[in-house]
Amino acid sequence: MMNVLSNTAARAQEQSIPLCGPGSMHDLPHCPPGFGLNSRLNAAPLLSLHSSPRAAKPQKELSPEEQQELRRKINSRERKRMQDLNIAMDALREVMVPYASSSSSPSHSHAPGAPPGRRLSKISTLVLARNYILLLGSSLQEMRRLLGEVSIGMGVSTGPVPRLLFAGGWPLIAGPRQLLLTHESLISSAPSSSSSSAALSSSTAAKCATVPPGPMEASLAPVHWSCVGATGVPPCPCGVCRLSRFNHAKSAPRFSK
DNA sequence: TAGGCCATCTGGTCCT
DNA sequence: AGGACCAGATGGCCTA
Repeated sequence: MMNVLSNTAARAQEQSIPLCGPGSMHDLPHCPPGFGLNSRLNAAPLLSLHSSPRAAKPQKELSPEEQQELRRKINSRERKRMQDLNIAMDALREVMVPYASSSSSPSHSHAPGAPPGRRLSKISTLVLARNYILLLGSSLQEMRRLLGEVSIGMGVSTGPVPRLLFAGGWPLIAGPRQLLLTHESLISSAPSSSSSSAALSSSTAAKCATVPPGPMEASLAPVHWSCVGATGVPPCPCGVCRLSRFNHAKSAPRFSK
């Protein structure tokens, strides 16, 4: 854990320092505009690809110094935004670290099989977090179902009697580490819903960016949680996230700040 | 050396 | 108008 976090911090600090070079252009006073390749090579294809109805903002009112200053300001904002995003990612990663550091297979770096001390990649963190959420959801659903059965069996009218919860004997999810269990052991210990099975395939899900789902994954039913997508919408075929399509077609409406 | 992951820059678009 | 967000491009670092 500390290892991972310190690595993260060290690397973040190391890479957050803007260097004068191809990776950072106008940001530093000693880096003249157009020093790197990005400012010229990137602009041309973008301008040709995105023929937006909006005309490009006229910049001829700005002097070169003002343009440079504006660029620095925008770059700084963007850097700050990405750093904040990384802080949030680290916080999420910290929750998922038990999963990352106790797996036995050291083969794949961005899969749960990452060796101890090596941090989860962003994509792995997100995939694992999603799977964990799905697993929790399925556990909750199963818990409710069993509570209903217990209530009926005892002749108790359905009411708010979550005694099992207070007894501390609920054998469901203890934490992300439980995702380490084998598929078989999870099938026997966790709810038997299809969504939980989907959530358990984190090993392949983490790899799904490059590897198409295997036969077992393909047989899994789509997740039925309303938070995942509109009902009736087929899951994303990309194999990476299996989210509903609408998430890809256009980003969801932004939350108000 | 190839591939994965990442930070950064950049221009466009959307939102307040 | 300014800021936030997004996605493409690029280059560096690291590992198998």
